Amino acid sequence: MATAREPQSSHEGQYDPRPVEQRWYRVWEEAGYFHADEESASPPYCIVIPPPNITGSLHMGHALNNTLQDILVRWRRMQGYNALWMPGTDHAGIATQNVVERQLAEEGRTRYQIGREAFLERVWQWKAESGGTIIRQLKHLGASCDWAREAFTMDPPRSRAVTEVFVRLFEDGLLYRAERLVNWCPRCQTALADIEVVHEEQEGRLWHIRYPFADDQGGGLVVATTRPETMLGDVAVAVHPEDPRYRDAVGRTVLLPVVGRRLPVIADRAVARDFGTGALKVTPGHDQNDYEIGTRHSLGDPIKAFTETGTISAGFLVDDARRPIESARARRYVGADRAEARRMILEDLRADGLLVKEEPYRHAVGRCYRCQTVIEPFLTPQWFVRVKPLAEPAIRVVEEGRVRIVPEQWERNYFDWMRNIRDWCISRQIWWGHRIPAWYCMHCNADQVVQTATGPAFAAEKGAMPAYTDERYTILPEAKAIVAREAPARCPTCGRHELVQDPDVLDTWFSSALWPFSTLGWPERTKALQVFYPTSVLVTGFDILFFWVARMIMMGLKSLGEVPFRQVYIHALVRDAEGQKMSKSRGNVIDPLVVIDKYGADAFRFTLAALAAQGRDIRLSEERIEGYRYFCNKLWNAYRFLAPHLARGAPLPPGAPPASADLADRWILSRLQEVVAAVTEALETFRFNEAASALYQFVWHEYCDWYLEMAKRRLTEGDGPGAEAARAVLTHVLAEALLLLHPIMPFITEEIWQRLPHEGATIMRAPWPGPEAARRDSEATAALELVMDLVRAVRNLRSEVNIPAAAWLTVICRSRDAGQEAVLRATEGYVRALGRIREFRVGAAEGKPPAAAATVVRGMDVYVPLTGLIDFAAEIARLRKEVEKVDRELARVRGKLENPAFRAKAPAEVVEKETGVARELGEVRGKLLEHLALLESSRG
RNA sequence: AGGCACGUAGCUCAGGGGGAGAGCGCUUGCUUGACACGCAAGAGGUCGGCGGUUCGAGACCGCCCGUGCCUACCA
Repeated sequence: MATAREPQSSHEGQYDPRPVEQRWYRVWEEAGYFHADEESASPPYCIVIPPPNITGSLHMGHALNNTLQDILVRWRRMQGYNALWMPGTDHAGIATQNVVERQLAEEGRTRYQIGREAFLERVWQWKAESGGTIIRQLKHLGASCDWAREAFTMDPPRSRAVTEVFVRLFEDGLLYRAERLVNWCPRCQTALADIEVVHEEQEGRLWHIRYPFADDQGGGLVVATTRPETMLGDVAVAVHPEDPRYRDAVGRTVLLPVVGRRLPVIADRAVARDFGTGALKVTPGHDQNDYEIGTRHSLGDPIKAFTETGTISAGFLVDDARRPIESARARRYVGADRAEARRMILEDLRADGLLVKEEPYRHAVGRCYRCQTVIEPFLTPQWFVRVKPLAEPAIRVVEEGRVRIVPEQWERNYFDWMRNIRDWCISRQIWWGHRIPAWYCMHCNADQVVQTATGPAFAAEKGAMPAYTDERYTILPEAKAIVAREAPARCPTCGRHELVQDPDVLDTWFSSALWPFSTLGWPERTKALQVFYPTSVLVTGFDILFFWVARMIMMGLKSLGEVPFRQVYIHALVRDAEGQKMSKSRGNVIDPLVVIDKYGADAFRFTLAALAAQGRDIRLSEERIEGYRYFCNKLWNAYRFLAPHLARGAPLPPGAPPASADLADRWILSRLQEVVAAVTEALETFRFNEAASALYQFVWHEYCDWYLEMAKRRLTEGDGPGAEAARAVLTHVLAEALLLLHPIMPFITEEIWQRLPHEGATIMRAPWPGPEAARRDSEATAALELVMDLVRAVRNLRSEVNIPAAAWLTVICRSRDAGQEAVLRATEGYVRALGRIREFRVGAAEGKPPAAAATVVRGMDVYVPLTGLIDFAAEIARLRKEVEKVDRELARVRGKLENPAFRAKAPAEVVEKETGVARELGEVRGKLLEHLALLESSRG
């Protein structure tokens, strides 16, 4: 063995996470430790993963979300639960379709050119090649999912669940198909649900446009609009019935500028008198509010001014009776896109002198959450879920606590949304997704199912926008649907075979809503479903509380009559160090994979856990992660210190620690019990940050800083019983700390645990420590607090009075407390080693030596005589500062005690405690003043 | 417009009515028998403001100021 230390170029003292993490994940996976067996007799615990999109790659949100789930699952598994973390991915209809469409675009083709079947084949092919990326990335994070069960929203069992739920909802009258104004994305060319529209304030303009009276071209009404291009679809002008300005206008007729259509002036309470001019142009085909006004006043069929791609349609060239009209000037707009049409119309209005005013105006604009295109309210036939009957029981289960949302404040958001919920548009005009299980008989719906060759033309002629056009047929709004689990062979009404399936697919969130039970095999009555449903916890971000959580609760209750999960833990959003949301366009993303590579998954996970305080967003910075990498290193080095001692003496049994009489041993074992209880409770209440910081504090600042330093002395003494006990306790406490740390830092804990004496094949399946109340030891705790206070006081004197760090001191304690004296005699070795003390005297008879620095520790005078080394001025200054500090404290406590109300009303133990504090402070103050006087006189 | 959260050390944040805390940063001193990714000591705070409840408020209540987020059909 070399005596000199090697130069440290090899970083032997530094922990390298990379090889460790790769090795252990492989071992765990191959050994099947992630697997949950439904035949197990242990109590079940189940979390279903919020399925990431197959188009996605791991971002910080996923990293946080999955780290928290893994912490919970690993912890419960160690507690002996039959813990299942059910993994899978989401087909992400629009997002995935966009990806493949972009690929096609690079080849200069569109999906229409290759056709539906070929397109879907391309998507499946893409999925096979690229859809597993995020799953591989989750493994780098350490996710202990039961991969053998991995599900996909479009695989056959999940598709079957989708069909089953659709058919049941239809049979129960909770589904309908109707023509409604929906949110339409002209780029994706599909309808979107309300929550898929992102509202964003932006700088726009408010244009005031004069609509002249038909019989008095000099007058007219001035309307205000942010979207002049929609005027092509106007069918009326509305004013408030009690608006004196317009009393005489109601019932008259105005002319739509440029187009010339005659518009009635109507009165409706929905008009806000104080907005704009108080006159509202009514465009039922392109505005939800106007649609309702149109219905109330029987204004006839809405006029559709746009096509599904967002260009101007020829459909607006009609008069008030919807008869075609011709206008060369207005005809120019046809085919222009929305922005271009706006420019042209404004120009024409200006030329006609009808543009009265133009002012800047800030307003919210809805955009597609997938592609940011401005959403168009658009009239098309769609499938809807009648949500109210589903929402009511879903509200009730949260009210009754059958589903608990943590933190509770989110329940309010949940209730607000659920109580104001509107029907859910579930059909999407895309190809990638679950095809709607509805068929139409071409004979019974002769005028509603239209061959494509004549489809669009026919639709235009009917004045209706087609629901959707693929290469073969178009289904108009009045068509009668046959909804079935399997494609029907014949029409139940007429018996003929010419049936076509609805071309639409379902909203991706429809299948996501079934996820907690579709993944467990529903509608089959599987063992897994029986054992694991309802699942235990759902862990997710608040951004999909409505998209997903609420819908799972509704669908779980509807389909199984039971809630999908008992708890929902809502965690924060991850932001950058400046508090900005991470986004590619801002360029502030921190890539979790880069972080894992650089600092290790353990350090990263610990960081996320430590920052995951409830109700607040996480600001993540690399410095923070680096700090927790140091913690891994600390842990590693604690093991390295211990390693050579493990081989000495008798082999250490794993499990229970030895009974030791040593106060330091008793103290750390007692503290360990407190930490076990604290960490367990923190995890039970989803306070991940508290679990993390309790462990950090304990491992670093108690185990390493104090206990390990104290044990060093005993270990180096040789192989006596003291060394033996120290070895056992050091090992035991480290092993237990590893168990507690394992859910947060799975890799390094496994690595070290394997090197310690242990039972079992993996820390993953080792039992979670139970708190042993019997090991709580207040006597040892009080003793060690005295030791640490004394050592700290000596170190402080050394530093403040400028005593060289290397000097060995004499320390004299005058204590009139026999118990205190006994403790210090019993722990003298620790005090001397940690305080760097050569001569240590303690007793009631000890006196103050000449020329000494002095302080007070727990009522005990502490002197450090060092003739010639004391800096008198520094010591006097220090003592004065200390007296001031005590005075401040004393003033506070006495203020309290002198208040008769406090003595009368505060609990007795509080009064007693404060009285004790005041007495102690008074004594300390007296002693300090005494020291001060002596020093000042001796300096002289 | 309404709702919700958040203002605590230079920075990022814990704090659950009874002596203001952590990490990082900063200052000073240390090649201390694992760790300089370390050890030790320290400086630094009218807990956003005002009022209220209470014997006692950083915490509970109200108002105000500031910041962020969500919801909404005022064109």
